[in-house]
Amino acid sequence: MPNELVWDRPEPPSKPSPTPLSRDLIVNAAIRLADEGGLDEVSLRKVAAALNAGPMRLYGYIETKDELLDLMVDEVYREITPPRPSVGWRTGLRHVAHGIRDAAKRHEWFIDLLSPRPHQGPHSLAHIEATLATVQFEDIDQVLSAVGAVMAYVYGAVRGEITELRAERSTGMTEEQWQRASGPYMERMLATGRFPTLARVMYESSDRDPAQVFDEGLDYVLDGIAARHDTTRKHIPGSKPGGSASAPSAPSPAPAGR
Amino acid sequence: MPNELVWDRPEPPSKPSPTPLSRDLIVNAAIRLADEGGLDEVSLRKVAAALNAGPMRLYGYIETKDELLDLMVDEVYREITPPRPSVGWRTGLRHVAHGIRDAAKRHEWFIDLLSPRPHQGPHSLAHIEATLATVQFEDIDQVLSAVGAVMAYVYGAVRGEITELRAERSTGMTEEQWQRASGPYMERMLATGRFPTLARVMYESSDRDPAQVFDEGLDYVLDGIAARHDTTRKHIPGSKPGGSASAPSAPSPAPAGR
DNA sequence: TATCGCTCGATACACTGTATCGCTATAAGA
DNA sequence: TCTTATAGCGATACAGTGTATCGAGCGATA
Repeated sequence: MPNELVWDRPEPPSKPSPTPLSRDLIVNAAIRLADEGGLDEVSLRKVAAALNAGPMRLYGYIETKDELLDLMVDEVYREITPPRPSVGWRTGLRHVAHGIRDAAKRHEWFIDLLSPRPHQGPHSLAHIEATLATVQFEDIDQVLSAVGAVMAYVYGAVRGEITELRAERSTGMTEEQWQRASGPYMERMLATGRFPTLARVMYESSDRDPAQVFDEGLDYVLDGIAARHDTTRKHIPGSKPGGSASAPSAPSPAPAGR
Repeated sequence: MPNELVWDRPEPPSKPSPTPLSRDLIVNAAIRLADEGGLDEVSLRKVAAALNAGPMRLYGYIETKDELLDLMVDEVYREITPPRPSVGWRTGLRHVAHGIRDAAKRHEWFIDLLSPRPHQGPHSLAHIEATLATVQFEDIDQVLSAVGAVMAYVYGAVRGEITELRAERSTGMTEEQWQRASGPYMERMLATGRFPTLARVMYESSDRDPAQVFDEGLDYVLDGIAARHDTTRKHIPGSKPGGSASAPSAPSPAPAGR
């Protein structure tokens, strides 16, 4: 039958791409794609294509796409240097906060993947271990509470920054421009007079350095924690640990410079 | 030809479903689907099917799927009762925090849609207007900073709760069970001894009421704000907004990696 | 009654994640 | 060296997704 076509077979199927391949190669390729074109660019077909492989090949190294995403998250955690254990809780938590924020700025997709699933990868665990270890309150519940609050704030703040950043990019304007010019829609809304405070915010607020705003919010949280759990207060002068406060038997909160 | 099939045409195309349809109907149908089966259940085909309509019909009322998602978010904002303007910033912000948390508990998909895009719907704007209005610091930047920090915390905390809740549901275990039994994986990890603090958290921490934990974290933030901006302090006794208390003008000591 | 316009939705397209399974290139056995 | 078993690869297929296109049918107007 198709014998006559035998001669122009497109290629000897031998070896157009016998690249060895490995989990790390796959994860790194996926990260590169995500960094360049966003999470949408990470499809099994595209990742495979970037490695000169067919889509199904990946399933030899990866169970499902979600697993790939988990691995990407853990890889980012790997690049975040954990706090050294001796630095004291406040410095430690601040370090962690900045580490995550910086990582999220490098990999804008990071924050999108953080939420869906709890991170159980080895580097994630190491990072959270180091984080917890810097907070040496005597009551473990206090530790959890403090770290949890800081992480919640960091997560929300970073998410907000990234969201805003994307919005600016998609409209091609800075946020200030956007708020003042944003289509006729926003102006019409504000012109109704139903949102006076909002209008004041838009027109009167100075657009401050995002990093500074982030730190200010972070300080709120840290101050709040200090006021309740820490005996070696730093930012809030004169306030005493409210009545029921903990006993000062903390092991060694010593600031331990660096 | 197919003339003989004419007799069992599925329907006279006249009017199997001339339901009037409207944006609200569509949005409500989508919300119902999302409440029952999660965001995955919200596809244009399924929403349309729930309204006895073809998928393309929706495009008469909606520009794109993202617009539908925006409308869903705004609809949820509508059910959140805004704070009354007179209540004072602390009560007001706490009210807002609980309002969002409760809404996110009613509609688990809500938090997933909050992030991606800034909310510009009328109810979203009304809600944020009311929120800002309760915080009457003299400096508008202080207002923004305070509200922003609280919202960031709320967002992160709620996201964490929902994530945890889903994880529990998918494994069919409570978090405590999950942490202690979670597959052999977690146990093996903890058994390595590389995560002593984490292990302590898992085994020694009491699993507290989530609402209480949420409030505790919220109080950290509110206390921190009060310490800096409010003259009518409530929770932290004795501390004055003394000039020197303000943010560390020196850009954080940054223990930076190395 | 004839025509216009509009609204509807069937069809199609490009894309997704993944199950199935035949092919092929290699390793083992005789 | 020749044959056979094994394993990995990836073409194909399937059920979805959001949306562009466009022909068909209806109601209202001339």
